Parts: sequence; structure tokens; C-alpha cells
Amino acid sequence: MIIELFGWAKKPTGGDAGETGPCGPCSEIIIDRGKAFGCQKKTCDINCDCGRHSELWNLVFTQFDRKKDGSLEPLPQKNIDTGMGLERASAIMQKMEDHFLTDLFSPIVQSVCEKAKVKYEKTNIRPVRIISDHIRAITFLIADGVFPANDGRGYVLRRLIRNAARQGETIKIKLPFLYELVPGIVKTMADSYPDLKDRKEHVIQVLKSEEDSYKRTLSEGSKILDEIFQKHKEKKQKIIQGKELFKLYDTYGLPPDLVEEIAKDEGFDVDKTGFQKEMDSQKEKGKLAWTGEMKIADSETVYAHLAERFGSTKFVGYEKLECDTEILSIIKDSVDYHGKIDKGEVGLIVESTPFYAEMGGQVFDTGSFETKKAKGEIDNVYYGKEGLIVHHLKIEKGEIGKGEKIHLTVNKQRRQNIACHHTATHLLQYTLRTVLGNHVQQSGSFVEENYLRFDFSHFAQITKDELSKIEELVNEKIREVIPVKTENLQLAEAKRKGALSFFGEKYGELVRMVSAGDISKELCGGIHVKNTGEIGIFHILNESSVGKGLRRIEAIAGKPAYLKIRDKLHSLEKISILLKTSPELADKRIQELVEQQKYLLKQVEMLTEKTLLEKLNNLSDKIKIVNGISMISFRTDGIDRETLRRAVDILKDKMKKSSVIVLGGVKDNNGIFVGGITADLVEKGLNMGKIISEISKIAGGSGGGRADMATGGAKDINALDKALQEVENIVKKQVKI
RNA sequence: GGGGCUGUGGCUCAGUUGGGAGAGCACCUCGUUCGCAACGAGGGGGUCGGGGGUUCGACUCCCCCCAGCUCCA
Repeated sequence: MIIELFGWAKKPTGGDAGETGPCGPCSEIIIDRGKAFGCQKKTCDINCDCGRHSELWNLVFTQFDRKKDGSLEPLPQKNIDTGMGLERASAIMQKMEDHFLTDLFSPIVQSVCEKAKVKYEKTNIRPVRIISDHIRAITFLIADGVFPANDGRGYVLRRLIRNAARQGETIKIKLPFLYELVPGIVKTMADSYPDLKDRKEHVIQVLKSEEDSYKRTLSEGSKILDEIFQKHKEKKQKIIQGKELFKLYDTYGLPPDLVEEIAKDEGFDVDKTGFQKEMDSQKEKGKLAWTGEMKIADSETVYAHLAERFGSTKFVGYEKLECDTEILSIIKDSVDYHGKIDKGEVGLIVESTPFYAEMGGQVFDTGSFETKKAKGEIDNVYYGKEGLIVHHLKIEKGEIGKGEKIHLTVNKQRRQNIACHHTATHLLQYTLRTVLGNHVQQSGSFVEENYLRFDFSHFAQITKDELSKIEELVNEKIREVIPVKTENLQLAEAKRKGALSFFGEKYGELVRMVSAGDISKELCGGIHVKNTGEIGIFHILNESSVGKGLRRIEAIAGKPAYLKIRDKLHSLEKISILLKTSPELADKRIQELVEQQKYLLKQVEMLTEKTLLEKLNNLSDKIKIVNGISMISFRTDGIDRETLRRAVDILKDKMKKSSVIVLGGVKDNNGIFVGGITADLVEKGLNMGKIISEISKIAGGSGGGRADMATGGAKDINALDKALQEVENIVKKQVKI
């Protein structure tokens, strides 16, 4: 029997009742699977969670925006959210009680059980279900090009992996194990998702590496936890505080339930409510930091309105660099503006444009505009809403208004440079796959006027040799002057022709394929040169790691590359002139100089020490003996703090027991004091820190240190000698006490 | 985007109100040994992640930046 229910839904992503945001009425289709599936109780109805009634499908008619005061404001754009659970549907179709026993899941469940050497029953059910569910999601996410990371969707993936790993432990499977489940999933799902097969190795590699790294994180965390146990045992405290529990999780990634388990073995309790408190306050902080987004939300609604009214902006930039068109709307301060505007910066919507808006990793075009009465610059172009291109104008002269004709011109040189970099990026991807292997997969890219960045999956460091080879091969393809073609095709047709698509990117049915001869075919909406020869030069600037298994290459192409290389050569030339050698020998020469400098510094050190020793040898007549204590208080200028300290050490060594040494001097117009006393005097209660502190004060400075060694400074250099004379009196005073 | 933690010799790390940069392993030299992590003596090696500031003096305190780990969104 099918029951249809009507109700009210908050926004589909959840949240507390009474929360603000989009909402509307909803209907749910609930299926009554018959008494046999239920709890048999008389009270059993659709609210009973016994499993007899199953929500098969739901529809949410989102049409209001709930304000803080509880009022409902109609949304400018209404929509219907609908969802039907595939697993539920198949469970019902196959008349199964448990989703995990349908043919979608049972092979996965089986392999998990085999791996863990457990049966699918009792307390094992929960962990096995979680692992089965997660590993499937994990496999698809990684196959779609997501990498474990600490933000965004990559973070969601990481959480899934860690949670699954955690569940594995409860049924005694040791990390790493998840990656071994991947082949089974690929086998089960490959019929419906043939792409999965090609990505199998990639998924396994990424997953295994993430599992290994999690294992490391856990063992690092365990060390910290052991320290906590140790400390608490000393204090005879048998509870792990909420704050500590939170810190273990927040900072070291140790899940609280794992800590709880280990703690129990050690006879400890954990404060879970305290943990929750800390967690809530962190969430609160995160929310507060979000308020800065409000303004953007404002302009988003304006763009939504405009997109509804005018539809997509017609892009003519593939063929033309300038065009005449009509002003449809002017946006000022996030409002659709109706009057004339003669100054400042505004957003502009037109009927058609040659300007490329930032998308697919390619930077926007810039350029200029002109109407009968006005002209100015266009310095930013972006999508306000899907398909709606917004131009950011700087009006320099005259005034503009809605409905007027306008002439738009793209900056040609800049556009050409961007095209060079974009095509170069495609050649780079081809080359990477040739040199490093087909596992290379684009995971991000950015192209602008004089720079390109390409992130891709690769599991080892790239050697210098490989890097030169890559640069060399790209340049070779440039010199082969290969024509670059673009064609619009059906998605299936493009795939058949072997076009590379960017995993995780959504494509419509009709796609644009950019190909350079036979070597590179990619689905791409960006701007390209007509022939690889236009690129001229390609030069790699840097190679680095962006994260685990992810590398980044930064490069430069076209005229900017030529200028860059020329600058580099110029500075090399300048360097070689300074070094009085040829560019080829410059590096060796620098190495020599560095070594020489090190040697010379050491010589200087040795010499100062030597002269210092000679000086100190002649000091015996300056020793004063008072109450059995040998005292030296001596001025020697032009010596730095470090050397004076060594001098004090040497003297201490020479004079052996019961000695007080204070050296003072002026270096670079600053007065310095350094003093030391022998260990036996420290025991008697003498304190050099105090002595230095006092004499520094006399000379208008301050100072201090340890009982056996101290340093200080003098601002009043003229009082330096007087201060040194005072040493004797201070020592006498200290000895009396 | 917002927090937390970490960054010290080739490696693993210590460094306690700011006051001489250290240990273990590795390396080099000499000697004793020559049965498996040999021993003893001596030695080389550090912009204390980078840049500012406070101070007589900063590995240590303050500010900014970079990298890694981690949590939240």
C-alpha cells in the first residue's frame, strides 16, 4: 500500500526547527510493506520505526525564505527538491528487510566480513554496514578526482575514510585494509559505471596512502595520550577532562571513542559532556566567522533575478574580440539600477559579449567599452549566476544608462598571452602523461596572462631530469607547429574520440573539444591559440608538492616567457660580472666564496681569541685580593659581547677558585658589561646577575643573568669606568650578607 | 574561510619567569677489538622555518608571512 503524506520541510540540508532559510511544504511517499515486515504491535503506524513503513520518495516545494522573526517571504526562485533512495527502492523491489542484503550491497558486505573474519550478525552488523557504505562512497569520490584534504570536499572524503577505518578497528581489522576492498566494489559497480575500471589503480593508490598516513597520525596521538596517562597517574586523577579529550581530537586527530576505549583499559574515565561543550563552542566560532559572506548573498539574489529575466549572456569571444551590443542592466551597490550613472564602478549586463568570464581555471578578459556619451575600462568579468556574465566597469568619462548601445573591446595582447598559457597547459598535460605515465590526472589548473599552474596526481617526487624532459618535450611540440582545433560534439562522441575530461566537473550533453593534432584532446571551454607555434617558448618556473600524492607545476609561456628568460639571463650576467667570471662558472665561484668566507670567519675568531689571551696574560697586576677573593674589573673597548663572554670564561678558568671577573667595554657606541664568578662563590651566595644589574644602572643601562654569568649594557658611556670601580664595593656588600 | 599544534645539527628530539645552542644516532680521525646495534678518546656539522618589533641581551615575548599536521564550516 502506498501512503502519501503532506507536511512542512525546512531547508533540505537540515538544521534546527525555527531556523531561518529556504523552506516550504513537502509530501512524502511512504510505503507500507505489510504486517510481515513490522513489529506486530497494535500501536504500529507510520511513526513506528520498526521497518514496516518505509519512506520511499519525498518532494519538498521550496518557496519561502523564513526570516528571523518567523515571517515567510516568497523566494524569487522557487524549486522542488526530490529524492528517492536507490537502496530503499531496491530493498522494496527485492522484498528485503535490510538494504545491505540487496544485490547492491551484499557482495560488498560479504567481502568486508571475509576481510574481518566475522559473520554478519549481532554487534558486527553496525560496523560492517558502516564500512560497506563508506567504502563505496570513498571509491566513487576518489574515482571522481577528489583527494583527501583538510578542507572542502576533500575533507569530507578524509572523514569517511577515517570513520570507516575506525569502524574496522572495532571488528579487529588492522589498518591499512580499506584499499583491499576496492576491487570488489569496482567489480560490482562496473556494469553501471564503466569508467570505474580505469580508475581502479588510482583509487587503490590514493586510499592506501591515506590509510598509511592516518595510521601515523594515530600513533603520534597515542604518544601524547600516554603522556596524559602518566601525568594523571602521578596526580592520582582517574578522569580524562573534556578539554583534554577535545584537544586530542582537535589537534592530534584522535577520535574520542578510541580514546575512551584505551582509557578504559588503563582504568580511566572520560568526560564526554565536557567534550561536547568544547565541540559546540568551536562550531559556534565557525558560524560567527561566516557573517562576512552576507554581502555576497545580497548580490546573489540580484543576479538570480537578472538571470531569470535575461537568461544566459551570449558569449561571442571565440570568434570576435569586439562587438556592439545593448545594455540590459546596470548593478550598483547590489541593486538593479535604473537611472543614469556617470561615475565610479558598476556591474554591467549586456546582451552579448566578447569578454571571457573567469571559469575553468582561465582568468577573465580585461578591456574597454565605449558608448556615444561615455567610455572607460573593464577590469573584471565574472559569472554572477550560471550563464549570466557580469562586467565590472570603471567609467572614466560621460554617463551610461539602461537600453543604450555599447561597444566592447577585449585587450588583444592580454588575450593572446592567456591563450598561449592555456594551450601550453594542454600540451603540459599531454607531456606529463607521456613522461610520467597515464596515472597523471589533472586536479586543478589556473591560467592567466603571464603564469600558469597545473596541479595533478603523481605519487613520487619529480626528478630534475624528468622536469627538463617535460619542458623540452612541450617546446618540441610547440616547434612542430601543430594546428589547434575546437569542435562542438555530443559528450558520448567526444569520449569515443578519446577526449580527456576533468573528473568531478559537470558537462552538458553538448561539449566543446579542443584538440592539438592527435596528441591532445580535452573537453574545455577556454580560449586557445590557433596553432601551437604561436606559443613560442614554454618555461617551467617551479615544481612543488601541494599535498599527499599531488604535485604542482608552475610555468610561463609565450612572450612573457621570453621576457622572463631574458631577465633571468640578465641577472646571471650581472652576477658573473660581480664575480669576475663567466656565467657557466658562476656557481662554482660562489661555492668557493662561501667556503672562503666560512674559513675567514673562523680565522678571525681564532685571532681575536689569541690576542685576547695575550691581553689577559698581562692582567695579573690588575688582580685585587679582598677577603680571599680575587677580583678583576677591567675595561677593554672594541670587543663584541660574544668575545667578551669568552674572555670571562678563559679568565675564570685561569684564576680557578674564588674569583670575580667583570669586563666592560664600548663597541659601536654601546656600553657592554660581562661578568662571571666561580662556582664556589656562587655557593657562598654571591650573585653576578645582581652585580651586573647594579653596575649597569650606574651607567644608565640595565642588565642581568645567572648567578655565575651575566651581561648588561650601558647607555651612559662616560660612567662606564665609574661603574666598573663599583664592583669591588658591591662584592664586599654581598659577602657580608 | 575560522581555530589548535608543530617547525632547533644529516635523522629523532630536549631546551622550565628572556641571560653561554644541547643529547642520542649518523659522519670524520686515532686507538682497542674483529661473532652481528662493538668499545674508548677526540673532532667536524646549526641563518634555532622566514621577516619585522620590544630589550643591554630573543630559540624563548609581541606582530606579519611560509610549510606540515589537525579540528570546525
